[in-house]
Amino acid sequence: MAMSLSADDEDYDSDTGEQQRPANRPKPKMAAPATPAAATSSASSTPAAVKLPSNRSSSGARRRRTRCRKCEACVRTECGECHFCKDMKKFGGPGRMKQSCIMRQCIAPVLPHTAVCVVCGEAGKEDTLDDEEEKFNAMLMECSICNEIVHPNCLKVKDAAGVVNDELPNCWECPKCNYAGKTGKQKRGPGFKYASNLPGSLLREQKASRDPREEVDPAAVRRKSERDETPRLTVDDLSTRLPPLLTPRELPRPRPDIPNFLRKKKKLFDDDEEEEASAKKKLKKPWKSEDPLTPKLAQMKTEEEETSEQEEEREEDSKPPRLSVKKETGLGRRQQEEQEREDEEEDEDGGVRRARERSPTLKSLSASVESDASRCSSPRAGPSSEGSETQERVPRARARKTRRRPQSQQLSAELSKQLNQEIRRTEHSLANENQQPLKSEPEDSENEEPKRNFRNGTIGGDLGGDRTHLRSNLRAREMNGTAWELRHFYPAQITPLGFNRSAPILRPPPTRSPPKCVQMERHVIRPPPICPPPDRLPLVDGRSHMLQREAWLAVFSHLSHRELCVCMRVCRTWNRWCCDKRLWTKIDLSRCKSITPLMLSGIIRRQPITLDLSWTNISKKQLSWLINRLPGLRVLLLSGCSWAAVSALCTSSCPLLRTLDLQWVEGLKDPQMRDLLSPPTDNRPGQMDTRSKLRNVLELRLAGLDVTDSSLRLIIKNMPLLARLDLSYCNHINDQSVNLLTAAGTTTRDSLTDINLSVCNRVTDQSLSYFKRCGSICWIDLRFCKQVSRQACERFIAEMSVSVSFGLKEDKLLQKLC
DNA sequence: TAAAACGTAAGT
DNA sequence: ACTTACGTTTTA
Repeated sequence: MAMSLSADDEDYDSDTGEQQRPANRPKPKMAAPATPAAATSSASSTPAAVKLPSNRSSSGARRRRTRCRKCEACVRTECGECHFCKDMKKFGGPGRMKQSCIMRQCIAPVLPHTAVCVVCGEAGKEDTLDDEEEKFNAMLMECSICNEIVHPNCLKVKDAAGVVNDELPNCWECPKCNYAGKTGKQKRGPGFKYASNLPGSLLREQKASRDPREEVDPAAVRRKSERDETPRLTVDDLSTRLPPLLTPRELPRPRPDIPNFLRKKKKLFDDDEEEEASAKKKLKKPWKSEDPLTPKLAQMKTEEEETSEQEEEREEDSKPPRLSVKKETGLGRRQQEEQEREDEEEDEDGGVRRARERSPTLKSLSASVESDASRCSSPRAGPSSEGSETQERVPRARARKTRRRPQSQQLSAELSKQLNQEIRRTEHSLANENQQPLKSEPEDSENEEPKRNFRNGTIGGDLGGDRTHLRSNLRAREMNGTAWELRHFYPAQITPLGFNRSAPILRPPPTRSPPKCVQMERHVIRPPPICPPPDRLPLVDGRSHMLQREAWLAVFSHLSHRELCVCMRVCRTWNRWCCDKRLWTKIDLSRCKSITPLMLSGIIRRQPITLDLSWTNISKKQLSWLINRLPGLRVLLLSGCSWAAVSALCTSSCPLLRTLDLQWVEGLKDPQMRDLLSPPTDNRPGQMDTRSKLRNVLELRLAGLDVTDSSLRLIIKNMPLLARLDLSYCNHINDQSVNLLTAAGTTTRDSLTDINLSVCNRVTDQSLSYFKRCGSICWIDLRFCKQVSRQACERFIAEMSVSVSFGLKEDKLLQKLC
């Protein structure tokens, strides 16, 4: 935070334009190395006439990369709030920084269209081919060391392996450089712009921290990299075919450089990696020892195994006291976070692992299935897969092309950190704007909070069940009288109304605050893999299982989310299949007291259409982070959350949201509704969308809120498609409100199909006459409205019968009969 | 060394 | 011809 609010946080809005240019800043002076000639000489393809940094004397100029225009970041709109947006002229800034919006920084920058092969002068030709290997050989690959762009097919060097970099599309260390032992850039491949000079770079923190363990948690690093699946080529392809020009890394050939090379790579990771590895070796793994694939697995671990290993490690020395005891020892803050995070991981994964251990079926299945890990499309990132000692010791005849993920953790962390920083910044400014102190997210106290003493289970699993943890904690809750009353008078079980209502239970105590940056950045979310998951399940004997993926998915569709999580641990292929978003259209985390970073990343990976976060302690930061990464989200259930969290909707873009459940959101009154519904008022030059972010909402649930007609006016104005409106338990709603909703000229008059006014005690018979004006109304719930009489309902039915026939489904519950 | 600035490549 | 923003240099 400190750094984000330093110099780079200056307020561009107050700038008058040029005043910021330092007086001594020389104006033009042609400092950039690339010449126009280099830029335009696409046909000549090697813009060698370009000045290069001294340390790259042997290299050619690098092609500037450009947006992929497909990744999540690329398809976003500018946030208008980040440092770089504020610099843009369109947002009123001076336009000097010329950087893309933080939220839009491409995750997989591609070679420009003008790029051509240095050998044959032609562009990439992979589109014309089907075979993955041919594709690879026909695509343009840019060497991150010498910058040459070639078709692998056009290379003459037959004797060396190219090292594909997963971090960037079309990027590798070409066979020439690899063979020559060049180590390339230590920092990052070409085109990666999350440089250390940008605010929030993790590199800075790394340098600052002394404890190597604090630098980058290797476990986290591995998991993160494993989660991301952006490879261009599946190793499945690579392993089964022999690219003509790429020879196995382990072929005997003079490569004195390799150890050095690898050491260098390894250095990028944590020093305690080896330590950890050796610690792992000591641990017994009962289920694994029976596994015929053990040697292979030992070489390339699956995500699941690593989790298990970490877990076992932990379980050995620090199992039972999962409470705050260890927190109160001399652990530093960062370490505490580490541990908390690890514990979260255990919470999430441990259950599944244990399930797997218990399940003989799954165990045998996992044994019969060939370990995808050895040919998985997402390399096991981190040192264990980096080809350090392991790779050299164990020949891998099948890997023709070595895949490498240099610094992926750093890169991802940087990106994520940036995002988080921006989220924080936005939050900060919002907190000020709204005069709504975000008390529920105390930045400083969150780490001191006692550890949670319950297990979360898995994403989408049966998480909601454990109510015993719901302690009544009214302390931090300034409940408004009405809501409080109702919450107690109509707990779930005795609520007279069936309603799609989350039980008005006590909000879980505010426990864990939002993940800190450091926590979040460990779970970087990447766009879905470019290559589709394999269609068939590879078996140990090299053949494929006869059932196709779709058939498996049909089977998986019958499983619960918990069971799916178990299946995901069987093998890489299943892992990918089980993440199919068709299996996760609805993710229910309601009443899950604490939302952890892992859950967040799990949600993103599954891209649900419906997300139920009701009665959770999700924070604003988390929610904001989520929404911005769930472009397909249609249904968002936030009942019982705090306004502090829900206010994330004010700044996040969710134009496709169809259903929004805000029942019993604490602190959500008229002013907050205004913030939520109003279109951006910022009229700075540029294209600000003047429509409400919630303009496409069809269903809005506001039960139990102290909202008045002023909110209704905004709803009418900004939700032209609103069909279902739940205003039950809203004590300020009265006949006039209904009048507003059904007045001539309003869109709701025609769009409303369902209205719930149950337990609205100020609504009277008069409202029924207003509803006669509604053209589409099908469902009017006036149950428990003291001032509504049954007679009036019958009168309504009688009067409407000329055009539409209504019936009384229950007392004062009117339903259109079809 | 981080952040700002800027030339100009790349796209439209 | 114009906008965007990459990747580098310059500045603080």
